[in-house]
Amino acid sequence: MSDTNLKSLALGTYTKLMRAAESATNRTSKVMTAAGLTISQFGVLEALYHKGPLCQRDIAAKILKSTGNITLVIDNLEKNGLVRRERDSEDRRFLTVHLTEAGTGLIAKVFADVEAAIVADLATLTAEEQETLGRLCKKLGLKGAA
Amino acid sequence: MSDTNLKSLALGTYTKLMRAAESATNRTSKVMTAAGLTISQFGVLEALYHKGPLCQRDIAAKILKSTGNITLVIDNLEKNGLVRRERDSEDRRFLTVHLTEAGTGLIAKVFADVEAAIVADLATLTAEEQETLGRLCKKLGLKGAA
DNA sequence: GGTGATTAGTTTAATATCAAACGATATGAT
DNA sequence: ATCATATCGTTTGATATTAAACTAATCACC
Repeated sequence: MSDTNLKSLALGTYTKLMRAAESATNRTSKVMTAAGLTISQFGVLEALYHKGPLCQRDIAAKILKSTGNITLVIDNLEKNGLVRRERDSEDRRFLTVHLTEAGTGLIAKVFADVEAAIVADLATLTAEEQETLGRLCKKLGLKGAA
Repeated sequence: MSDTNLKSLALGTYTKLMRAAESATNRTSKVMTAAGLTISQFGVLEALYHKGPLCQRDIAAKILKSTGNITLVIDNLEKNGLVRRERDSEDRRFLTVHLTEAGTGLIAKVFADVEAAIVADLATLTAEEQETLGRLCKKLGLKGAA
């Protein structure tokens, strides 16, 4: 294949990948905003829901955002009564973030809805196609980790 | 396949798709920020570069952002001397946005660099794999258009 | 024990982003 | 001609996001 064709193939593939990711994101984020959560807020609640109480640094690492950003997101979640901060008595630099009862109830429901949206979305592809897509995406994504 | 397995396959595929898109975005956005452009600014310049002068509404539609957002992005591009606004004499509601000479020079260079980054990135996959990935992504993305 | 480096979290300044309200302009129906 | 409606762009208020400067607390090493 010529360089020109390789280039246009790569650019086309990239565009399609981006569009697919964007359209999938659109559908899941609709579920989140319908529940009054931003994408980041959902990410924080989901991390706490599946990993238990975490300090802000760990939350930032989990959802790939800066610690400064997490400060604000937790502020807003705290205002809405979904999480609470607790100063660690061992090492007073740490704030451990806990889900409140309201937070647990909300994320349980919204997470299930988001999962359902994803499953419905991916149902466009057969199981075999999903496996292939996953394998190729993984190969591509791995490069980023390096 | 059981419902449980279908679900975990779909969720895993979704995660991999998101990670691949994110890692590809990270690499292209590095090129843009290195040139002093935000992703949105790049999007606006690229639209003008390939489509010629456009009104703000069309730019918003092209890069899938709100018109309110475009107002700010154009403000910043104008401050940096990369674009200029021109009031349409036919219909004075419209502002046509033009690339300046500096803007044209910058986007030509940055666009080429971004393309090169994408091509390098996608080179992780063979031509056949790229075609398969593109086909599956397109199938998935199309659902969003509906 | 004290000092220097490190770490956790906050704050600040800049940009992004949307939805909704708004102002100016144009169009259409009567 | 006039008034209602629609359209383009701006503004506003809220949240997101980062990088960088900063504070508070801890740790490591001598």
